[in-house]
Amino acid sequence: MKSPEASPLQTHPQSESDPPFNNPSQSVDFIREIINQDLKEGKNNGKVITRFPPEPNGYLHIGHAKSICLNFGIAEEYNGVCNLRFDDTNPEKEDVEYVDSIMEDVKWLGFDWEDRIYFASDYFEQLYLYAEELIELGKAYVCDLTPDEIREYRGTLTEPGKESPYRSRSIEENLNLFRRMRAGEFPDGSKSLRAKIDMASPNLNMRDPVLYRIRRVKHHRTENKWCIYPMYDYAHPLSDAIEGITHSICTLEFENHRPLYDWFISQLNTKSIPRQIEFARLNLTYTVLSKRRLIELVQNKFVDGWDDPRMPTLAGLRRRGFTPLAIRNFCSAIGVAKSDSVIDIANLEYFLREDLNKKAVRVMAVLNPLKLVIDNYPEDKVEELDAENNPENPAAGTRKIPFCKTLYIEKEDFREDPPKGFFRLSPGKEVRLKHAYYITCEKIVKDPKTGEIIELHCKYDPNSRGGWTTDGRKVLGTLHWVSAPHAKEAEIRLYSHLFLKPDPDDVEEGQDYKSNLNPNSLTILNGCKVEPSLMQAKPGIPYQFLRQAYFCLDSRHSSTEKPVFNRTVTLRDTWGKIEKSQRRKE
RNA sequence: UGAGGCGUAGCCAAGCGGUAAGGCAGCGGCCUUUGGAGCCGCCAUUCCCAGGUUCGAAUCCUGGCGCCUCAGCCA
Repeated sequence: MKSPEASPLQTHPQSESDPPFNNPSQSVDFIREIINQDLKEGKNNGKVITRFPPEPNGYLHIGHAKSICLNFGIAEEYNGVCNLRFDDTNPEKEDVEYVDSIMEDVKWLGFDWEDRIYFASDYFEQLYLYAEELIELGKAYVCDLTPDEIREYRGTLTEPGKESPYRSRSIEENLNLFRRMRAGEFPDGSKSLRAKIDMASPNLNMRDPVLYRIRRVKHHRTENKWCIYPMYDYAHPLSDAIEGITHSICTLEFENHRPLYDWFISQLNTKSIPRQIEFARLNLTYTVLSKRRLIELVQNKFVDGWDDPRMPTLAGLRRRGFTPLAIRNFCSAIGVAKSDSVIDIANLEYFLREDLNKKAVRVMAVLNPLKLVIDNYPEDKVEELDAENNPENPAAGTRKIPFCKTLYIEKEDFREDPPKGFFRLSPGKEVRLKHAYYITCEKIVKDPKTGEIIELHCKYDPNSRGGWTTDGRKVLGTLHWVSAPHAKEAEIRLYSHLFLKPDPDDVEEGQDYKSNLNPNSLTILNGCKVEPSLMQAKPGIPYQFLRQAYFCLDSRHSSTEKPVFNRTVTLRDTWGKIEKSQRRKE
């Protein structure tokens, strides 16, 4: 445990209204450790300023959420701020559609950049001036080598590169050429501005990296103002410095770029000295999390858009019914470190269920209906029974549900020949209808042709109203049901993992991850019977369909006549597990 | 045979010379008008391997091994 003054977590306790910070261990990750040390040494005047720097070339996914939670979370804990900065230095791939979705997703997760929304493109002029400064320092030059030649000159991992023949141009010539590059005097790709560092460096990033390229491409913000665009390695550290970022947190693949990051900061006299820290990106089992692949899934119609509920994008997860708190709790629970890791997706599902359990209204819905008639129940009688909305939260109150002679129950809740341990309905067996009565099955009606069970006849015990008797009778099984004449029809969409294997890259020679796509990741059920209250469902409100799963109204396919529900995540299924292991034994 | 990282349970992850936290998964049990939730218990004599230093090593030293990243005018 660190001393109290070393831990801002303790000097700035979270208020009551803050979501629970799910880190019972109280251990501090290596990034916060570094920040604590910097603070102790009095760096940055005791300030902590971070940034979340997405490139607007795709939708945000759960991996970005880890970074967002880290950057905004750290800012909050240390009483600092976190900027939202779009890293839009490559107009060929970027689009406003993406900046809009990114803003929506960050907000949805519950983070606030206030007025600090920035674009690297806002710094193009300043960045250009810095480049001239570098030229004047003799630290950058205009190079006429083609991309192919640059690659050849760069050398390899084990052999040093060789210097460009243009490396020794005079400062005046470089300045002149660079200005003319900006003025549009040279064709695309014909020249580049390069840093003059060390062609023999063991770190390839230091072998005279390109700073500016010529590209006549319309930028989504600066439009046609520029025909030269800065490279990430150059723009990023300087953008950080311009914003006064103290800790520039990024993923591991940029570790090799840190010497270059520091080089720019030390060559140019920036007023602030940002520090880059790298952590391991998130990987999830049964999931693919690279922009290249996600965009491929969308463009080749393997899924129905960026917000397909099977996608790991924040838009997809939101539509699927995930809550921001579940994602945030997940992100803080998995930790931050430097070892490449793959998180079991069961973790995500755990934190989802944990949150949904507290929030979801319990309702009854029958996915695969089986008609059930209570023979000894009066023909035209309808009762209004009380049902609690959420046993985890009595304040959620109760509602009335209609009950009568004809009901639907779930097909899989009846077995003519029950296996051992099955305590749902079977011939002669008494079970409880949730919130209603005890019933006993007396007769099965089958389709004479197919043998399929199409109707059940039962008797009920009038003394068990509400699902209780006073005689201490033990009724183990409880079934959900819906009144047949009152039930509404709904479409229900069941989702499972998009990929068949924990590691989508686990493929046969010559195949790629797409061969592991799960052909059954979406199952559409029609003719589902739901209780009437569900006709008031709104997207974004979580429901628990009792004994089954959490669901939410689909924001795209629902209509007033026919609601469509997405299965967010199943309930834990202990019986399913038992049955599975029984089957294994046989 | 270059450089930079990383190796602690099935999956994450603490640990910072004093005798292996916590979470997920799994497995038992209790409880239950959701086979849900909740509760209780179990789950690393050992930290990639081999030597060394030390009264004492996951932690320090030496030497191996394994994995990841880098040869875009992408980020």
